[in-house]
Amino acid sequence: MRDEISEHTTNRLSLYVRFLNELDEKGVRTVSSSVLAGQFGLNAALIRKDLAHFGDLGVRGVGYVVKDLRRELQAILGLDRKLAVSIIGAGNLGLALADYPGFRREGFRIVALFDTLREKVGQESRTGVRIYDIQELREVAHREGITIAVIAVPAASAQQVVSTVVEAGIRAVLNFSPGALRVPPDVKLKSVDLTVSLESLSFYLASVESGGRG
Amino acid sequence: MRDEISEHTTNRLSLYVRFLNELDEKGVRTVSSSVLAGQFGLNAALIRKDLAHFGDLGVRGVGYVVKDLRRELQAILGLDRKLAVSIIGAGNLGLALADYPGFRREGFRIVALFDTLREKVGQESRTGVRIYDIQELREVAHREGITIAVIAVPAASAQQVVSTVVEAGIRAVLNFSPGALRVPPDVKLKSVDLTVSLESLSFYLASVESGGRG
DNA sequence: CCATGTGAAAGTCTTCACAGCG
DNA sequence: CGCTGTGAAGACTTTCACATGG
Repeated sequence: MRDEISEHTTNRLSLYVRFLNELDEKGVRTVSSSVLAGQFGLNAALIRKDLAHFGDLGVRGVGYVVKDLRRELQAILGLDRKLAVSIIGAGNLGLALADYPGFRREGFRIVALFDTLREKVGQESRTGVRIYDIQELREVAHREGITIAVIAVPAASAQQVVSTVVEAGIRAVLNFSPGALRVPPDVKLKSVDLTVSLESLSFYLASVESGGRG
Repeated sequence: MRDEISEHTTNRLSLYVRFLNELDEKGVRTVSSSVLAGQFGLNAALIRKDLAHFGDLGVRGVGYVVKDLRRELQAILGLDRKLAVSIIGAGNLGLALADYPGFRREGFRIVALFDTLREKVGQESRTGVRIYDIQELREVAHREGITIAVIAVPAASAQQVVSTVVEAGIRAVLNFSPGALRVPPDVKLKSVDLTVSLESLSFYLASVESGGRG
């Protein structure tokens, strides 16, 4: 893990892990870079480059041993530790994310929701994730060992919330609010902008109509 | 709109529009590329390049006229038409997306939810989006002029669902299911992989610990 | 022989630096 | 003068092509 790994690469590693899980369940023993490439519509050399960052994971003439590669990538991605995650904002989106089965399946533990509304605090999501007052964030985060926060609050309060999260000692934030957020350089902020995603489709449709392509 | 516009560029255009809306509300008349750059942590030249794709939108020595640039970008992104959107999958995530205020605010109309479960069909989301049987997709899509579908179903049914969507004549798809989906070349598929996003944070935390950076 | 690992080439995106124009 | 628009340079990412080794 010497040189700098790009986010493009790490995102693809996640995809590889998921597919390796499937292969392992099916009892497949080895897989080649070209099979992986076919699965994801990528170039085989790119996949080998991605994996070669982490040492000689493959076997020449054979490919990659599914179980070994899977274990290796899980360790690299830190998925061998059941990270504790909290969701800030118990609105529709926050509640949906708290109960999203994909997070659990990949080894995350959603341990708490936070909100400011009195009538929500003390309640639970459908799958039983408890809603705390945001003021309890620091304490609960410490107690539960929360290392990742997911922000699902309205744009107007997002900056305030992210600051609270950072003050509570959380260094990794997944943000679903629109708009720019500022975090210290030692905090990793990843934003998913739902509106931008939809608008890129709108652009595609507009440009198809006007004769471009998109 | 001659040469090919990259998705990086169109994604940023969405951000610019949102900020221009704010500026316009505040009564700001003009804005320079360096102010925009500061807002988003980007390089000013990049912003000028993004905008220059679409003609000479700026005024030398002055900057960009907020109202004009906003209108121009909205037209480019196709946001001047209130596109009709449907959500496939009335689970937690689908319902949350159907009621997500950000979509409406940016000019989209969420006109229908679709599901296969009898007990859901005929119900409505909190804000009153009706749930139809997926079998009605073609008819409702045609009647309501739906041009964008959002996929929020479990991974196992996603490929089947996306095929149904394409058969109904919808050419733009926003996918929230994990895993690779195949669509014809004239269909634009944009995927948001929630698990990959969380895992990139996990990688960051793991690499910080092991002395790298991430 | 076969598939990996990897320099070199190609392609893409961003930044620099400055000419051009209101 | 100030800020846009842009050619050229630089940085980053992907693909090619092949040497390497089980």
